[in-house]
Amino acid sequence: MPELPEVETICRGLEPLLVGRRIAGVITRAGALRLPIDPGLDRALAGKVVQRVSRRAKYLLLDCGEGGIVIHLGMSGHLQVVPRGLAPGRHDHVDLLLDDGQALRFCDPRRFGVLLWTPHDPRCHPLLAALGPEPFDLQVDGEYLFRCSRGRILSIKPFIMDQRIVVGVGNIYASEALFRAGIAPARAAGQVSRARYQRLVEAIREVLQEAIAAGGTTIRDFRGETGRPGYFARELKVYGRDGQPCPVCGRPIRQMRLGQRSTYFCPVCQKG
DNA sequence: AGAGGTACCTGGCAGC
DNA sequence: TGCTGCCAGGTACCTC
Repeated sequence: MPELPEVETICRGLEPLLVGRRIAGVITRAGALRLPIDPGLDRALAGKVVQRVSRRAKYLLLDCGEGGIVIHLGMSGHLQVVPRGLAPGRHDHVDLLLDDGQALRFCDPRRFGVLLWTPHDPRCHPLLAALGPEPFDLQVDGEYLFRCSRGRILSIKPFIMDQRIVVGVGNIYASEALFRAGIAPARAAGQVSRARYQRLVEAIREVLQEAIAAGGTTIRDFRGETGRPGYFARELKVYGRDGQPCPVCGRPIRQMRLGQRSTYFCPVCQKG
């Protein structure tokens, strides 16, 4: 489900609800998500105070001073703050009980998500070690992507979705950014010019920023920390619009598969 | 090393 | 109605 803007939306929403809250206990209802849930989670977390809520790539990090929690929402994960006693649904796998009568509830129907305790700074967790820079980092510019891509025959769409190159760009925003930059998604990454990479970096930042401002994209089930949907879906120019007219030239948007992922593009506007 | 495929898991929907 | 097959916002691991 979530790409960078959705995780950022949840991060900003959770921050005021969690910072300063003491964790009174943990209820675990599933043994494993994508990775096993530590059976000692309750012991590790009880009494800890959430000091900081932050995001790195598509990971949400709860820093508790001595240790912290690393969360990834996978494809279908939700985090909501609910009243402690609210009856859990079938896929509500973990509740972090808070000292104010609420609970942070992790729901993930497909169980591709991750929720881990680490006794160290969550930013130093091995899961985060190989991640590339954030798309808003100054080091990510046209020159950077141009250099990373030399010699690569991989299509540019999976290339910019590679979290080792740059983080946060998932399947929706990859199609959208390539459309805005006028680059055909199947183009070999190594054959795209420096100038087009510059446009692409600008397009990635633009689309991510606009999506954050809209509270993320709800296609089928994304919800923020209060259950509110994101409103960026109406701004999508190509994603999910197979057969509909291109908003620029009017010719039909086409769909193809790249790296087993649905990809949407305008064959007229996207060339280089 | 890089590219491409598969696996993880459940739910929703189209088509028969 | 009920079955089958395909699709879904992600990532890790396998093989070639």
